[in-house]
Formats: sequence, structure tokens, C-alpha cells
Amino acid sequence: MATRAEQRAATTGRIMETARRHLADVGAAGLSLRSVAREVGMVSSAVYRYVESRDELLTRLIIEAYDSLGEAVEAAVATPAGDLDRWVAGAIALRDWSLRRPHEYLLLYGSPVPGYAAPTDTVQPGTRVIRALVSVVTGAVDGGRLESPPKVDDLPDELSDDLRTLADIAELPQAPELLLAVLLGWTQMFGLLGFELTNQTRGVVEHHEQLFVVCAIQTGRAVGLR
Amino acid sequence: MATRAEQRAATTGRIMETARRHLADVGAAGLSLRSVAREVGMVSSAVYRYVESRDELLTRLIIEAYDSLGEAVEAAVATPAGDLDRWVAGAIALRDWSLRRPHEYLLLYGSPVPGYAAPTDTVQPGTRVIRALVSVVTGAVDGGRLESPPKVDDLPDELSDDLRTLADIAELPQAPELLLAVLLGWTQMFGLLGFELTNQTRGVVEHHEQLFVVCAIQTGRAVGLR
DNA sequence: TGTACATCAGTGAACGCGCGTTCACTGATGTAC
DNA sequence: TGTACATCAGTGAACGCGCGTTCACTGATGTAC
Repeated sequence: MATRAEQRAATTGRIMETARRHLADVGAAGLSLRSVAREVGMVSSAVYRYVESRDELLTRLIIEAYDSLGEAVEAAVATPAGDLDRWVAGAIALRDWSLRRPHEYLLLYGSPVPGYAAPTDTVQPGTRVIRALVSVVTGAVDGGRLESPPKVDDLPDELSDDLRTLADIAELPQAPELLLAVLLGWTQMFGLLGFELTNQTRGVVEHHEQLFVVCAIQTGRAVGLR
Repeated sequence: MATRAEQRAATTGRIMETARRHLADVGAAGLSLRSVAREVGMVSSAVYRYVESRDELLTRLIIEAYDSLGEAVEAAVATPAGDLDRWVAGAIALRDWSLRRPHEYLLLYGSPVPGYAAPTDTVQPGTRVIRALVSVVTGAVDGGRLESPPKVDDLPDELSDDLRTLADIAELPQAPELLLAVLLGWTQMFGLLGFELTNQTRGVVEHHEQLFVVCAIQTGRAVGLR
């Protein structure tokens, strides 16, 4: 045992784990290969055996974070329950994960890291969360349980087209109102979460969890879930 | 003319303006006194005649940004029009300003800058935007034009209390539903805007402005504005 | 109005720091015959 | 099973960089009498 491959995997793991912890201390912009190496207990040049560059390390952290968050929401959504309950469970999982790992949340959804451009590898894992939430809607549609959303009368044509295209991609009924509701629900939750994480609501709201749940229920209902 | 005081004001202006431009290039985390000094055309130590430290520069930038944004929204909201139109105008002003100065938006509402803690001076200017929006609601209330919001049945007691306290501060009627709607409308718009600015909706939505307006109309209606 | 002194803006050198990345190297672990 | 060679992990020194901040200084602008 302790073959070379195992050693390598273990060391890579230690590097990534340490990097994640530093991220939490210092934010993405402040993350440095040298300090990670220091804490792992190797000389700075040695980490280059495991990681191509600082940018690649960031990319890996992003992908891991997306996957971890995606997994959490997928699991929450998978519980057998009413459609609305599943939606809310997904939302709560999103919030719980984000509170546990705020700097990773900010890495994914906060300000871009100066000097770093995320490669396209990060796009696909980035869609897991929204796809999990959409799957709840799809389930309700397939079961014939989705209430059709109320007509929105101020909807411009071009926007309707955008939304219909999106509906196709998401394999949802083409009513633009439905996709509008999903999109707004999605951004609503992120707006609230972002405010909570960056302390914009400091001193203003005490019971963030309750607020978030109420928000999730409202957005779920707006989508037509019951 | 060109008295010392005038010179000083002019130079301070150039420093701040350059800093703002660098912010746009490089983000808050990457902003450096030395590079600002370089571009202004003075030696790095000279800027210390105008700015106490890098942190103080950031603080000033934050305050200036809050004030500039606050002013824009206040102006938009001040147009004589229907309540809902004023709300929407405020929202559009928020978006326009943010698109014009995305890095300042991120400085205010994005990830915290590593190693920097905003002093309390920034709190008060930070409330101008929300107070401008609330003033629209107050106007509608005073004119007896606000539709009372529908009862929300899942509202937990503690959260209701939070919301009632907030209502008192904002000098709005105590119905917790009203403040909930304002709060959710507020965060909704920031969520959407944040997604647009950080390109989360890349390739997914084309007509961001229309989407944002629709969103603003919906949130305004949910608040009870007509 | 003119002079003597104080204030101020900007210079240039220096401090100590941490960063990402490269490179030639040593010694241990694996592989082929 | 034993030996010869190839691969690999980690070292240590070095590169060039930009950063924030301090300090003693010079020369110009203001002020008091």
C-alpha cells in the first residue's frame, strides 16, 4: 500500500483542502500558491507537481464548489414530497451550503477574481443547481400538477422569444410566463442570499432563515408549484 | 487663481478619478496606490499627502459610489408620475448606473475586498438607494393610493416582528406583508442585476433590459403600487 | 510693499514583504528483463 | 529474484515583480508684521 498513485491522490487532496480553507480565510483574490504550499508543508515549487498554475487551482476550486453545491441541491430535491416542498428543500439546501462555505459561494457568484478568467470547463458544472430546481418543475408538469402561471401583460415580444427558447432548452412548456417565474425565482433567491452573506441586511433582519423560506415558498408558488 | 486650496482640490480630484478608472480595470482587490500615483504622474509617496492609506482610498471610493448611485436613484424617483412608474424609474436608474460602473457596483454589493473592513462611515450613504425606493411607497401611502398587500399565511411570528420593526423605521404601515414585499422586491432586483453583471446569464437571456423592467413592474405591483 | 518665516507639495531612496514561476538537483519508488 | 534503468516527488536557490509605507530632503507658495 501507499503506492505512488495513492500518495499522489492523497497529496493532491491535501493541497485542495488547504486551498479551500485558505479561500475561506482570505477570499479568492487573496489566495496564493505559496501560502498553500507552506501550510501543506512543502516548498512552493513542489505544488507545481500537482497543479499547473494558480489559475488552474482556482478553476479546480470552482468546479469542486459547483459540484458540491449541485450535489447538495440535487439531494435535497430528490426527497419524495410535494412539488412545492421539493422546491423549498432545494432552496434551503442552497442556503445551507452557502452559509457553510460563504467564500466558495462568492467565488461562484460574487465579484470576478482580478486577473482570472474562468475557462469553459466551469460552465457545465455551473448549471447543476438550476437544473435541479428545474427538474422539480418538470416533475410537476409531467404529473399534470403544475398550475399554469397567470398571464403577464407587459411582456415584450423579444423577451417572450428569449423565454420560449429557454423553455425549449429546459424541456418545459413554452409559456413564457412559466420561464419568467423560474428565472425570477432563481435570481430572487440569489439576491436574498447575497445580501445575507455580504451583510447588507446587517441589523435589519434577524431571522434570515425564516425570511429565506418565505421567499422560497413565494417563488415556488409563483412558478405554479403546490 | 490656482491658489493652494484649489490646486489641492484639483489634485485630489485627479487621484480619485484615476482610482475610479483603475477600479474599473482591475477590480477593488487589485487596486493599488502605486499604480494610481504612476498614472496621475506623481511619485508613489506623494499621494500620501492626499490619502491616508489604501484603505482610506477604498473607503472614499465606496462612499462616492454610494452617493453617486443614491443620487441617480433619487433623481429618477423624483419625476412626477404614477407610483408604479416612479418605482420602475428608480429600478431602471439603479440598473443603468450599475451597467455604467459595474466595478463600483461590485465594490458595494459584491464580494468583500480581502484585508479591508469598511468603516461605519459607509453605512449611512449605503441606505440612500433603499430610502429612495421606500419614499415612493411612503408617497403612495400618504396619498391613500397603496393597495394593501395580500395576506401571507406562512409568515412566522419572529419574522413578522422583524418586519414590523422595519416598518416603523421606514415610517410605513405596520403590515408585515408590505415590508416583506419591499424587501423581496429590493433583493430581487439586486439578484437579477448581479447575475447580469457577473455574466451568470451569459447566452441565456438576450434582452436584459426588458427582463429587468418586467421584474421591476412585478415587484412594484407586489408592493401594492399602481 | 517688502521681508522673514512657516507651511505645504512633491521627490527619491529605501525598508521589508509576498508573490508566481523556473530550473538544476537528489534520492526514493517503480518497471523491464 | 536480482539488477539496470526510467520515472517521479520534493528541494533549494534564484528570477523579477509590484506592493504599502516611511523618511529626510528641496523648492515653491502662502502669511504676519
